[in-house]
Amino acid sequence: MRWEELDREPCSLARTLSVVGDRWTLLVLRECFLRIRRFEEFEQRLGIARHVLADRLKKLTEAGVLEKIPYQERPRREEYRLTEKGLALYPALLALLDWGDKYMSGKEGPPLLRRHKTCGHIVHAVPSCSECGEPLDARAMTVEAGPGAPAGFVAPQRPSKSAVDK
Amino acid sequence: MRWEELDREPCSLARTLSVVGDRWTLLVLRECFLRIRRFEEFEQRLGIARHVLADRLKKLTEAGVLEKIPYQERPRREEYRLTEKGLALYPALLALLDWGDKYMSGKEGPPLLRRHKTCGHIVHAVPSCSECGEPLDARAMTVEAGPGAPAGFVAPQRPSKSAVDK
DNA sequence: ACGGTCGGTTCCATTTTCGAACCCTTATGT
DNA sequence: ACATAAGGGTTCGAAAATGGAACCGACCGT
Repeated sequence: MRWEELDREPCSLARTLSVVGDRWTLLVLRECFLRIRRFEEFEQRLGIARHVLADRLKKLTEAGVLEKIPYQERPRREEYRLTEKGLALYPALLALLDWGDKYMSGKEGPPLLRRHKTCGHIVHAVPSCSECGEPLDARAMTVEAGPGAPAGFVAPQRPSKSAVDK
Repeated sequence: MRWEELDREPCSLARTLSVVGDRWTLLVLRECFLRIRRFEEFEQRLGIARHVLADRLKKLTEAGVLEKIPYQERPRREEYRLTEKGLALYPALLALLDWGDKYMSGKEGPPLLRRHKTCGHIVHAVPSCSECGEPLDARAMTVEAGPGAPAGFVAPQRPSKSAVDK
């Protein structure tokens, strides 16, 4: 499989990875969620090679995850901001973050904690059903072909035990 | 930043990416969630170079995400299975999947849909607060230093508007 | 005119990745 | 006994991605 073909695979995970499935890209997006917007800031905070950064920002912009907004003319300067499409990656970042907190923190615990303003507790995210609100896990779902399924596409072999997309 | 140092960064996202932040790794994990367990199966389904697959399986095993379980002796054959740590990546995969369904499907819609057995609806995952159950979004959380924060570590500059970890 | 800032691009050396071929162990067929 | 096959890799050279550093161009302040 070539990486340029990844966005045409009939798999939403593969298509997502064609945009963010790169070593640097998710770290760039982390900075975006921390309100970092300018080339130099990204460079300094990440220690990324400049042309790699330029390439990632361009690709994220082309993908519609970021947009270039001018913040001054003469000299023209632009900054990169998350679009709605980019902001929608927040649940994914949060899920990765929570996993790291739980499994990759040393014995001393996670470096940062998030406190929910509404309830006041230190919290993590639980995936819940968009319709009934119950917590979701793989075994509680079945998979079926969607409208974008290729002709003759069959759902994965053991749908009763897994709900991860192909 | 070197990639070998990523797992020692004081950032749970970076630490997570040190394990799964690789082009192939998440696709390998997708197959794992589809109950694919054997070297040849991964190879055929993914079209990945054999030594890259061997490397990823080894790293995932060393990271404790997969474990090698013998399924026959003489000749000894082993398969790769998700550990509890690996299964815990399900919410992250699901979040990426939902994003792809929403933003990367063409006009024809997502290739596969997931139906919740409990409520019968086609669903997607919503991140909810582990304590109060309310849907979570970035603005509803504040960030504070955790027990694993380095000495002198300060929470990101604009905690009131973002809750993504550093 | 000189130096500095921001946002890049260019060049080259080093790493990774790809694709194909090869290897080892244990079966199985004839 | 010998060839062949399956599973799970390793080895090789070529191609692509990355890292580091230098350079560029528009503009600013002094």
